[in-house]
Amino acid sequence: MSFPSKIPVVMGPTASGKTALAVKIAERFNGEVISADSMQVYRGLDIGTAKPDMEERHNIPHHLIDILNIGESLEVFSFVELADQKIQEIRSRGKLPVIAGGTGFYLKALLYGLDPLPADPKIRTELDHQYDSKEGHELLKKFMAEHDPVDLERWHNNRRKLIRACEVFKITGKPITELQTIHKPKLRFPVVSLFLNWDREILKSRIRQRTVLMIENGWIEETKKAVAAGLLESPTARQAIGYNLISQYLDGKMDYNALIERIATSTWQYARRQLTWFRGQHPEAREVMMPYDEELLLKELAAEINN
RNA sequence: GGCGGGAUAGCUCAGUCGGUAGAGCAGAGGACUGAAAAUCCUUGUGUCGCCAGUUCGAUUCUGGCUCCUGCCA
Repeated sequence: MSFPSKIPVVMGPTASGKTALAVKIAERFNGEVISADSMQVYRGLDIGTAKPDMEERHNIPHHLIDILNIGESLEVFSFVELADQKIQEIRSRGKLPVIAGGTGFYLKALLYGLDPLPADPKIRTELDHQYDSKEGHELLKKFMAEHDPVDLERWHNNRRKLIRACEVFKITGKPITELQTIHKPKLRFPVVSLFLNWDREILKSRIRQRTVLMIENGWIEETKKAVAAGLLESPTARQAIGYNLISQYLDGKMDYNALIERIATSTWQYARRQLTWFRGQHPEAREVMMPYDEELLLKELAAEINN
């Protein structure tokens, strides 16, 4: 087999079958999977984040899964560094990296890169506290209105954007809009990028069915453990869909049907945001309407990867 | 059976001292350069339960009916 030049990338909304396809690709092309998923990085969040099962992980090495404790966080920038590293490692073993995931921001940053703007967690934390008080909030807005009105206008009331813009300005003395230079993104390395899509109603029902299945497979027990480990107080992991709702259910705040309903609803809302992202941010990706003949897809890939 | 309360957007409800109505949630569309399963933006015409009366005009007042619901029997 000739040395593959393009890296397969599998993206798509939650419950679209990315994991299964990535494993198939890895099996066929002597590969290893790199996960681009902001929640599968956490140890202890297994069922609820739909991690690949033990068999899949036994057959094919998976990377960037189970690398953090509940209380830790990972930033995009660090994700890209780690993923780059993994790509090198896998290639040096003569194997093919297969990237798969649903975290659009991670995928885009990995494929297209980020401007190397500075960051300072300490400053950011201070700004974050400041934002919480009414006067501080007004002050931040005034500050940015003065130094980068374009950016302020662009992001309306987006807390994160305002804080990051302030952070960058405090460090560099320059507006973030001026420092951002990647406007027409170019791929950092050649890829064969697939965007798995489904008919909307079918995806909805897949999400619903999977929600029930995950609960039946022990998601509630998993939540109890994660909560005991501090999930609800964690900075990032707490944002994973479902866990919060399950803990409310355990507190008697809703019944079983309401729980299923609410998890399925927020999962669908998440899927919609993902769809918007992939449509708008990944011009390199080829849309594959599912279900799609797997053997055919693998054959197509074989051709694409090598030229 | 008696006495109340209710019937308004897919759901939960607000409101109109009579001039045909609005929030939250859901739904839809979009954004996204260091928390992204996050964060943010845009988007609300529905026989205001049915029938009749009063009125220039009723979803709003009056009467009747239907259906929910609470208490008492």
